[in-house]
Amino acid sequence: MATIKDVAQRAGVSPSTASRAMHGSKIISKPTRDKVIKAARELNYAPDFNAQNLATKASNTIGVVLPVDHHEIFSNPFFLEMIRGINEVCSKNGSMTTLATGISSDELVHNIDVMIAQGHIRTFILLYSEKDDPVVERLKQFDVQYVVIGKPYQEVNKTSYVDNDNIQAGTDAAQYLIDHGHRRIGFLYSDLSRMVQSDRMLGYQRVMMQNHLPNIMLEERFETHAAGVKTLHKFFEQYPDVTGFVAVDDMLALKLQQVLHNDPDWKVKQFSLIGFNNSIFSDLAHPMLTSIAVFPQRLGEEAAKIAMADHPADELSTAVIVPHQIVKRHSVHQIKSLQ
Amino acid sequence: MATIKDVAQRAGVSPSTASRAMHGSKIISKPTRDKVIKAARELNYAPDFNAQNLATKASNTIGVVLPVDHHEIFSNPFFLEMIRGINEVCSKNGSMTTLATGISSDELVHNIDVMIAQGHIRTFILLYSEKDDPVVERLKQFDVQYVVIGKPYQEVNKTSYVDNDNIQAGTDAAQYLIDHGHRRIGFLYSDLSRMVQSDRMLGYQRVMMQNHLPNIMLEERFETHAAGVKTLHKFFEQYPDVTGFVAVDDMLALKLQQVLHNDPDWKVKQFSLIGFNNSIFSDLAHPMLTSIAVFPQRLGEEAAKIAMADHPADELSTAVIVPHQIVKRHSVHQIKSLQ
DNA sequence: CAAATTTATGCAATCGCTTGCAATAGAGAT
DNA sequence: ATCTCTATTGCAAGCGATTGCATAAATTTG
Repeated sequence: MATIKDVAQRAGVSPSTASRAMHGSKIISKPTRDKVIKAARELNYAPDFNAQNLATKASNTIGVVLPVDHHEIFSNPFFLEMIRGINEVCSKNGSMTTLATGISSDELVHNIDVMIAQGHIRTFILLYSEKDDPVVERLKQFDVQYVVIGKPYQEVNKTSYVDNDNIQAGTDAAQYLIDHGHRRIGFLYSDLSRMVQSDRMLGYQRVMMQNHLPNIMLEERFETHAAGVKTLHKFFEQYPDVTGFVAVDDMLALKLQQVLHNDPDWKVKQFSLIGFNNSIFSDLAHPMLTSIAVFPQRLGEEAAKIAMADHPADELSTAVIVPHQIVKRHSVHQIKSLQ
Repeated sequence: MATIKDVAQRAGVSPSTASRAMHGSKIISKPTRDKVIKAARELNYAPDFNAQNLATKASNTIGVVLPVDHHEIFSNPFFLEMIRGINEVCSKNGSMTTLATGISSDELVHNIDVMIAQGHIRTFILLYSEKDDPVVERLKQFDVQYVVIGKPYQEVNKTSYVDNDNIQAGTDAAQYLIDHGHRRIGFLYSDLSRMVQSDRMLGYQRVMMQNHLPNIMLEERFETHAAGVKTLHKFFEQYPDVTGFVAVDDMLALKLQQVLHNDPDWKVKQFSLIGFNNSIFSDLAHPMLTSIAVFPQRLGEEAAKIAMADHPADELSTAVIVPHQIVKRHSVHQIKSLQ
């Protein structure tokens, strides 16, 4: 591999000049700069990553933290797309992306400790946001920069994050059903301790209230198909006139669809469904799910942009909201209002 | 951050001694070694990654190459699990994992060029295997070590890889249906130019031949539900007595299931289905899919192990086959043989 | 034309760590 | 007691970049 000395020699200058030339320093004359650049190109030169970082003491790699394995969460295609987004902007900026994972919370924290101690991570990006996350604690403790994707649970004002406006998204989803004539709309969720879910629910509740419609909650209990059927039977006993559902994500919507479609009585009723994330699950469903797209790749990109900017210690934190967008497919039907 | 000098000073030795002590060099006396280690621990010392790599000229990071975005492929949870596996063994070995992605093939190759030129990647791991992959060409050209996950398309003997025995898996899947009394079994695929698919098909064909049963192929044409219905109508016209399907992966199986279940005539027939990968899609289906698990995380781990071992230039390549395992759920039914 | 600037370059130190080789000390041999 | 030989340890030179400061060349100025 060509070093800066090779470049310098070929251009007939000293290494320092070469370095400056390649960094576009103003004090190098145009002709030499050109010579150097030409030489560099000819030698296919790229600065040695380690040497550069060592010399500048400013590391250029972004640490991406994956959540501890929680099968359900983890099989979500979401993550990969965020990672892609992050890596996309990083490589464009000559940075690297490196990963932190762990089987258990302890292991993850330990891995992060090591990464911090090795001192070559500029900023961490957490692909998730969790209550009382030990990783966040560690990061704060060592005063390492980080950006979270999702809404922070604590010190919201002090931490930089990228997120969708999930409340608004919840509102939009419910409103969409209302616009299609639905009046009794169920909200399907699985875990309200997760902010995504509770926010979307809040959004749902907001429109429902504004329209003087009742909140109708349905907690996912679909471990098995039979369990799902049972849950729904109970549900419909209590709320017989529900015509549509807002499901807190596509996967849940698909699950719900599966049980609804397997009971002839329910099937004929053609319940309307709307999900979130616009993932592969939306396409897999039949009818295909109308879904709120949230652009995970974009979330990743924005997070990376924040991570790569210079953040003086006293700077205020940054929050970026990535817009969502409803993707209309075939799971929402117009109905004649029942009222 | 503590440097090696700090450690040395605290232990009352020179940096070189400290270095050697921490690497477990034999020529350092036990007492000094202990002193040094103690000091290091007290200072929470970890060697600076960049400095270390610079000094040893032996880079310790593994480059993980993601395939160029091809939505279908990409939304497969598979990848994340492989990445996890890789990272798991890397961090245990004090290595880092870094990613290479690209919107287009050109961009991906360019990114890899840069990574190579920066000279700090020990080995690349390709998470996919493709015919005439420009990435592979580049890697060979620059004589960079790499491991592929999946079966290499060229120079199989010369390249290290990790894969499942997909032929055997195909055989096992078909055999399982045969064991349950099925005699007319369809094989559902989408793209035979992909080795995974063609291998699984080969396996299927093998058992079918051995049992003097006909090969019955069905190419996925399910862009829309209507298209799927049409395709299947044609199919059943030609093969009215098919009772089960081997689908080349879970997602395809789920798609097939969706269209089969939405036609009353088909639904009553209770076709048996078996898929591959045992992904989230298997669980989402109803009835849940019997599926061949292939252990992506394990694939990643094995790939990482190979990648981290020392490979003298003239060494033979390594190939590791990760076993698969049938996961029995509810999508395969026993039937009275028709023969 | 000499002096004072301005402009461009190169020298050498530094980042933190590793490692070949020289230096030291202690033990054993004669 | 002197000499050899090991067993340990430290010195100093890199690894490949960046950067403050000195220096040389070119230009302007008095």
